[in-house]
Amino acid sequence: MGLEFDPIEQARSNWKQHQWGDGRAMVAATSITRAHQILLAEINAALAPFGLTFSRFEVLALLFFARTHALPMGKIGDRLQVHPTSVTSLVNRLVEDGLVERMPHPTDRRTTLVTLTERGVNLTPTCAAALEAVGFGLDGLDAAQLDVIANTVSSLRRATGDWSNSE
Amino acid sequence: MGLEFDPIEQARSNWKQHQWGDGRAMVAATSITRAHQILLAEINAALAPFGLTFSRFEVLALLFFARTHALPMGKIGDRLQVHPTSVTSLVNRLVEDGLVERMPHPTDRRTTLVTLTERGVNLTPTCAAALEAVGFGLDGLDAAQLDVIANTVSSLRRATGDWSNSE
DNA sequence: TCCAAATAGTAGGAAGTCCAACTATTTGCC
DNA sequence: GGCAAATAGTTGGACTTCCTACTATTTGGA
Repeated sequence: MGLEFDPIEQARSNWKQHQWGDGRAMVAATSITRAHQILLAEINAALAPFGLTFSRFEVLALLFFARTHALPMGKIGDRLQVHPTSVTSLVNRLVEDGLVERMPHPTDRRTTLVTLTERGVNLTPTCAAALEAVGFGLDGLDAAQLDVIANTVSSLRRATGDWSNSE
Repeated sequence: MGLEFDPIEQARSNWKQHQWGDGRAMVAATSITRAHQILLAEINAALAPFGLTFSRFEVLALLFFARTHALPMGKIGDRLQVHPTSVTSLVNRLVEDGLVERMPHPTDRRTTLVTLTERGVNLTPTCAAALEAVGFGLDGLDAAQLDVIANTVSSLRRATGDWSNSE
């Protein structure tokens, strides 16, 4: 691409010039958007050889961490903080790929349990290693910077009442 | 949602316990993903009354800043750092809504110029004000934290060769 | 007991993102 | 001049995400 300047700084300058504000929040929001975009591209590239995406890997990892390698659909949505319908479509795809299975819940017939298959159990740590190998797309940052991100976002999440501390 | 703990810290703990790494990069990547998700929801809620989304607003703002309120499709993609096909679909939608128009480039017949309509010119600053009013979904953070985000992401972007400094 | 309300999950649809492939036009070098 | 290569956009498809609406099941209070 043919950019010789930083488009975000450019935007800040324009934002100020038109007196729409100091541009601080705009730049921060735009930065997060861009960071997300960069990360997703690198992470998904690292997972592509395994036929996975980041979202689908997150489901696998969550199941891997569960004692019996199984969780109800709803719990997956809660922990990953995505909409129930997103869980449905992710699980659909993982089932197609033979990495998880849907099973009835033993006592609650409303509930569907998602279980890792053997293939799923084997594949998950491999993918985790692949992600660590590319530093989750964040190789350009040092440990302190990674922690700063985690802490700042943690503030934001607490302020938004992310995991009902407040409720 | 029924979470009494921080799902990200939970993930870090699991990640370490299974010796997949220290979890630093994973937590940072997950945090950025979550921050993006929170922001997008708040920003889009603020823009919904105007029938806009953040992506489409970004196109309008970019055009507003341009001298003649017009830019070629490609330039929009470069500055917003999105794929040409994304520009096509965003502009399609903005044309439907009567906020921009496609015009032929005076000298290069390959190029399409996108121009703000009068409605577009009027709507854009209103939306900018609406976004400032909700602090771009970042009201939970103070000025220093906003700058920390901008600076850290800037490091990341520089490391990735975002705006061809290097090339 | 029994029926309303809450809970669990899915279907269909809209939005944004990307990629690969394709058309049209312009550039640039032989 | 002319043809290959680069550039500009679009189309069609895959993916994730959300929302609204719907079915099935369970809970809980009258």
